[in-house]
Amino acid sequence: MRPTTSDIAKEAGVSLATVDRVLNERPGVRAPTIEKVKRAIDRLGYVRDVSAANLARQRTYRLVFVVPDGGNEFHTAIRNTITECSVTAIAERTDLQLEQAPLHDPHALAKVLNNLDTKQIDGVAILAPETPLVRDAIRRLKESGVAVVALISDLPNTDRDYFVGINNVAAGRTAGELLGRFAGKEPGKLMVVASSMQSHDSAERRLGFDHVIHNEFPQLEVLPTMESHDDLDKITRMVTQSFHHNDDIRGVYSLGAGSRMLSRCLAELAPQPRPLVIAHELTPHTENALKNGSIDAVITQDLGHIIRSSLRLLRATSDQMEIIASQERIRIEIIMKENLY
Amino acid sequence: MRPTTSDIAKEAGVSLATVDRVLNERPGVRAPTIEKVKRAIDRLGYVRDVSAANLARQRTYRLVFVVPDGGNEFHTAIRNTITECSVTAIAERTDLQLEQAPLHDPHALAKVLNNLDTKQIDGVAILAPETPLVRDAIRRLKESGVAVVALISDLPNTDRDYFVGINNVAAGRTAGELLGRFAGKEPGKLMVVASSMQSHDSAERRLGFDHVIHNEFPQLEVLPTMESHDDLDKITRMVTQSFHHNDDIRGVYSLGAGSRMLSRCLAELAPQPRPLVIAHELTPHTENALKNGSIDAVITQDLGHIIRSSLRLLRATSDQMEIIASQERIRIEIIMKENLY
DNA sequence: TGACATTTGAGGTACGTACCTCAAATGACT
DNA sequence: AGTCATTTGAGGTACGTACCTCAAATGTCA
Repeated sequence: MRPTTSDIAKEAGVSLATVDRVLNERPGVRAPTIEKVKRAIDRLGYVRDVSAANLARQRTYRLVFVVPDGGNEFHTAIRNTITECSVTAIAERTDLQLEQAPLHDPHALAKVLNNLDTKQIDGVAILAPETPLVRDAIRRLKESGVAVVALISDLPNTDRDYFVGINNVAAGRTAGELLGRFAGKEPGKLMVVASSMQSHDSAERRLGFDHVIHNEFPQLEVLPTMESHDDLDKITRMVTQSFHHNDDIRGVYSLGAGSRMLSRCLAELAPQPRPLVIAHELTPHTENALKNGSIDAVITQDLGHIIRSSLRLLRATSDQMEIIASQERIRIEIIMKENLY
Repeated sequence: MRPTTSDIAKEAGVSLATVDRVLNERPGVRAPTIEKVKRAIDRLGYVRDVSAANLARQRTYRLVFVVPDGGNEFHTAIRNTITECSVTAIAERTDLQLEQAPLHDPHALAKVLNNLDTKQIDGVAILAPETPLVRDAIRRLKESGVAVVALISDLPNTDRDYFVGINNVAAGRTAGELLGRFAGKEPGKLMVVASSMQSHDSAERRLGFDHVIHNEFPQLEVLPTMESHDDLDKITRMVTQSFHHNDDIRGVYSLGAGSRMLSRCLAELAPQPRPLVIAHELTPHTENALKNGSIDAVITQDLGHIIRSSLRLLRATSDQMEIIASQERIRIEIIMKENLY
């Protein structure tokens, strides 16, 4: 039988109330008494029964996820994952609220953040580009004691508590390494397409990608990033031009999440044999593209892990609990058609 | 506020005792009454508070992990992961017991399994090769109502409830795909090294590997598997011979987990430039080898996920609860030096 | 040593569920 | 209508922890 607080009280020769004060770091216990209790805890190997503790505490966490509305398949996938998680979150005394904001409208985004009632919530997870307005909104949240984490794309110059997502420089390096090794020894050019370079994640990926190609695969040349801004016409024009000016494009790196559009126009415009394609984020579309062989590899991150990690971090932060960092690390996953499922 | 059993009682117009009888499937409730309660549960969206339930039930799970003793770095890593998990498992009312058995001694292994007191335990997780003795031992466990899962290497012809690990055929295919693409167009041979082909995992990996190389990279020829049986002299002799007979070895696939020995003898025996190397399982050794460039890629599975998934499956099985299969899927991870961090 | 603040103890209630007992109500049957 | 089995209700205790109050004990300082 695992020891309870009463067992500790007996073992330490103090009362239950004192053990309770020590366990919950309440004031009014002298240092030597604290030591006595702690030694008893160690001796008996006591571990607090979280079930009972949560039950007694009657603690519920109210967390808000602010993510882009509409957008591409990836953003849809994020929203779906959050919705899925909110069911099981209930069992962990956590209420999830999903707020949507336009990705490229800083004012609307800031408005959503500023409309959050800080007295009603314990934590916020944000997926958005970093702008001055967002920085201010996050400062307001933090000053009101709300925990804040950045999702997927970091907000390093804000007061956010944690970043939950992959190291995007390393992700770019991984893409570069794969593309470089797949391409072989012959020289050629690499096309890079992004939705927008304003987000930290895109910029960091490009950085890592360039670094690897430059150092390890000097026979390959990386062309300037083409920004689609989620506009099919624009991206079609740019890709057409690029193929026109460069007859030796060996590979395409899709930096962001909007690879459906890119796929569509590659299918029409790319010469045969088609260039190598590496994209980000496993979505129904990229999964399909892997299966039918129109994409060679996908660099991705497990959305379920990201959301669950965010929940743990937000809860822990608002309880001022310690974090086991190693458990919260999000892996950069490489998916090819062979290890898809 | 989430609804409680009393809320359901009010909503259904019955007493708390009746709701309780329905929830815990106790006899003595008429069908129409059961229906009334179930409808109320649906209307209010009631979810049983597992914390409170477990507390009241005073349920503790006693689970045993049977894994190989000694062995290679991978087996050490497994034991370490189990030990780590047992700390947090206590907080979830779960006692973990670690039993070690010699991997290649079916009798000793069966003895360990048969010595388990089925009245004292709720579930067993087993990592072992499938032999008739193991099959019998598992049957005994299942007949006594103990939940059983196979870890890492499946035991398909036994009464085990679940297999927790990756699809090893797909893992072999992934290795083949990577090695094939890295190797380029020129013809050559591929060396395959395993610790023993007796385990299902090794055999399945080889199957997937051969299939991909044969179909997609016909310019490459896969040599017969060399079985090391964890014997350094033996493997050294075989590798020496193989390099001697074949001057065009382009790549090496290390099927099993014992790649430290292989690395050591490749460093001495392999010609320059060294062949491509793909190994299984991320361990301190393979991690190091990735960093210093003596291995090109590692196919691995997250041991933490595997152990935690086993815990969930064993608990759920012994409670006869439903499983959310998608949450228990273990990914085939591809690790290169770039996404190692 | 007396006054006072600080520390400790004793005892209580609450959380949501499980599980128990006993009595009351209801239904089915003769 | 009376008997009896089945169903339902009422009320209780328990799990381990959190958090509260009030009194008693202990320490500190003048």
